[in-house]
Amino acid sequence: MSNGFDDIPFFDEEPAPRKPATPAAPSAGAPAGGGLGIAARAMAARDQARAPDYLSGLNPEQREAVETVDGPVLVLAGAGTGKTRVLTTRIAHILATSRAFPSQILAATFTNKAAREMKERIGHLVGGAVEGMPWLGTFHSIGVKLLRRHAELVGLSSDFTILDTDDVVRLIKQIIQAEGLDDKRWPAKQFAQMIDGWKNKGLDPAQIPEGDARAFANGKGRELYAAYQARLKTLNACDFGDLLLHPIRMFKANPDVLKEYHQRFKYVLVDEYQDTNTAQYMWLRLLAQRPPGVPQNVCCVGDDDQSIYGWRGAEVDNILRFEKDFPGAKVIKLERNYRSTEHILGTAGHLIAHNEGRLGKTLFTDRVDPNDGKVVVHKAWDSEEEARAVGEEIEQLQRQQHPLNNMAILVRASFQMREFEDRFVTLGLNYRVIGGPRFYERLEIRDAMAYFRLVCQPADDLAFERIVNTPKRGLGDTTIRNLHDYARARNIPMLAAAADIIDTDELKPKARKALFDVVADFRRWQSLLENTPHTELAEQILDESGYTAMWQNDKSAEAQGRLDNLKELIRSMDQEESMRAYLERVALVMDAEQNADMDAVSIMTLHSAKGLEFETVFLPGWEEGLFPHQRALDEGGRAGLEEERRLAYVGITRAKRRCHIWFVENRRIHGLWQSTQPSRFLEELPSAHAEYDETSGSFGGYGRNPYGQSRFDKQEPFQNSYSTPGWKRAQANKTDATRDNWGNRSGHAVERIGYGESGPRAKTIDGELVAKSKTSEPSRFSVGDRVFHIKFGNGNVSAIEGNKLTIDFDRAGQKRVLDGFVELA
DNA sequence: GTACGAACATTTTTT
DNA sequence: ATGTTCGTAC
Repeated sequence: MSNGFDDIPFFDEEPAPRKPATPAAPSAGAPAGGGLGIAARAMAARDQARAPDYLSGLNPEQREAVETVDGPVLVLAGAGTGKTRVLTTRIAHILATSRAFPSQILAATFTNKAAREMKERIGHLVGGAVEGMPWLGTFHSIGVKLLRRHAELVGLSSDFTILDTDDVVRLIKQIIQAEGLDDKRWPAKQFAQMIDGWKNKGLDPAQIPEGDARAFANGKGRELYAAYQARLKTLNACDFGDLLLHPIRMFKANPDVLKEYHQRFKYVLVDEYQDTNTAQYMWLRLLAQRPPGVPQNVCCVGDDDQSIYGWRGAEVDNILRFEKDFPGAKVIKLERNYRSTEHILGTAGHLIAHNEGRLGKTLFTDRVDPNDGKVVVHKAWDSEEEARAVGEEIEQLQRQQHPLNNMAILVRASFQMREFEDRFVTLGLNYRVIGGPRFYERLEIRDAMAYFRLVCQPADDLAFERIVNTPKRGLGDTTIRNLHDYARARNIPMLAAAADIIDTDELKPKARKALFDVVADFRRWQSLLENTPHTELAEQILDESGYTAMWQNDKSAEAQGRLDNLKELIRSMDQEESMRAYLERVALVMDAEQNADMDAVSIMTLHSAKGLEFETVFLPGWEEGLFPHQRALDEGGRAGLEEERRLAYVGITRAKRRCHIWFVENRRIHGLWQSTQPSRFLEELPSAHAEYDETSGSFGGYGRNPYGQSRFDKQEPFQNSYSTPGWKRAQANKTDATRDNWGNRSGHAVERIGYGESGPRAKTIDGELVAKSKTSEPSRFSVGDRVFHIKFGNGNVSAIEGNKLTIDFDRAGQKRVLDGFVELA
């Protein structure tokens, strides 16, 4: 197979001559600040050598991306092509050539992790810490910084609170109830997601589509959204979306302020551009676009093939239209891969080529080693066997001295994890799950944080409501509602209302006493805020409030863990100057470090694997309906399929040396055993780089598996993705709904989705339709029949519901299965 | 205020 | 099937 290398310049080609960098003195008006040291150090480093060391070791394309600092640049950086290196070196280069002070560079990333990593690496390049890069951070943290400076321009005061999703949902619930709506019929969580979606698109209540507005609460969607925004304003609070939208509003309404930032930011950089949503895009354009004639020094780095966040508002289109937004843009492709073997790249490249909406890159490597194995596809009977076989493979690698840290299992959906965890527990194999519930999302942490928030921020009603009766103080719903009404009527925060109401006789003596104590506690803590070390105060708050005691008295299994978490929380506060500073950081940094010391296999979703790499990668669950996920198909249509394919591409390209893909023939979905079809993506792998493991699958010889080893043989190199065997099969199944996956009798309607533009979307997970057709076709079994099941052996039918049978198996006990899986014994 | 049972949903996740 | 969330009854 052609590797497509022909039109790509060779590595050792002489780099194109570049004009020597002309150091220009930073403009006089440049803000001084702590960054000068870095610039000075960088310049010193530069003077020592002719070709600065930071440029050595870059390939020509990388070097071009680093050195093309003037004018708009789009760097299309494929997986493993040194994207972060380019970005950080580019910043180092700008600093070293004195084009700008650190404080004049705006660099936006998506995650805190990415920001941290960049800061570190720039520090290495330039020598020393990078405190002087105040505008390197996530979109949100930069947004906060802007807002704290100009809060009054959007009607907030600069000490506004940042609400997380949990707070938002509780707030919305209150609003829904206040509107007299049934909060059961109109779930707050759902509406929170809708608002989030609107904010991702940069829409104010007035701007949301009429249809969207009608979709919620009998057409009250718009009204509720506006009420929510009004409530945020009175609370002096922002949700995550506002951290982007308020700056946008602020800049639009105050061109003079925008101009100030235009003058400040000489260079703008954006990481992971393919993941930006519309709001972030608007934000970037406001800050980066300049009037005609003024240089636009903007550099976006991304990979359209790794865009996997469309479902949360990311617009691949942003990257596709970069050249239109920034005329004269230079597009630089990085295609030389430093991570993976040629087989891995060949497999991933062939797969992703089935996508239509892409700019088109082909990764290559010249580190070819004949010992490198192909990507291997394995079959297993069910997910249990899948986990068992993966476990064996891991143990074997372990015996060959491969550290577990170099291996990862990347799943499509988190429910797949458990089977692996179970297996690894029995094997005594260390593993770590990445991306589970976060430290700061834990109940006890959120409670403790609510105490701290309320001390620092007495107007934080959400924090107040969260902890006023935690631990239990006898302040129930009635008291809270009273207090709430009292506060709303006087337009004061609830803590203040509590202070007032205890002087009245509106409450029963018991509640009054309890509330009096709470108010007194908070008064005391507030008075200590300035002069007590904040970690000490934090401990004091938790003890005096009775919160620690609450968990000490709790005899449930997790109580000790919660106390440990609280200790950890106090310990982590050390890193910040004050309690306020700590709260600020935590609001934006929701991740906590994992202990990297242990040698362990990583288990995570494909989404959280983006940006990581491992020697060996296991990709289980490549079955239709799971991967590509049925819901992505149902809801996203063709675009959804392509995003799933990109996800597959991300998965494969995580692997450096070895990549094992698995599919199972049977999987339990919602408690029912279903037979599955191999993922269509398997059909899209090239036989030159991927092979089928003929030995896999202990039931491999059983009957009529149509997907034997010949699967890769009839590989037509390139086709429209909708004429692949997988697609054809899907089409065939769509009309021929009478044959189930085993090719036997009718009655097992398996309808495959049409994800073209037209036609109604049918539910297509095998079994759904089957279940629905129960009235039309009586089961061919009856209660008491002796039957045989391939996995569970012999048993007796004890109940029948349509096509679902409940069977008491001799060995396996009672199971519910679809009748297509059993034969009369 | 707690305990139990019914109803419900079950792709992916950051800030 | 299974876990979680919510409401009711004690």
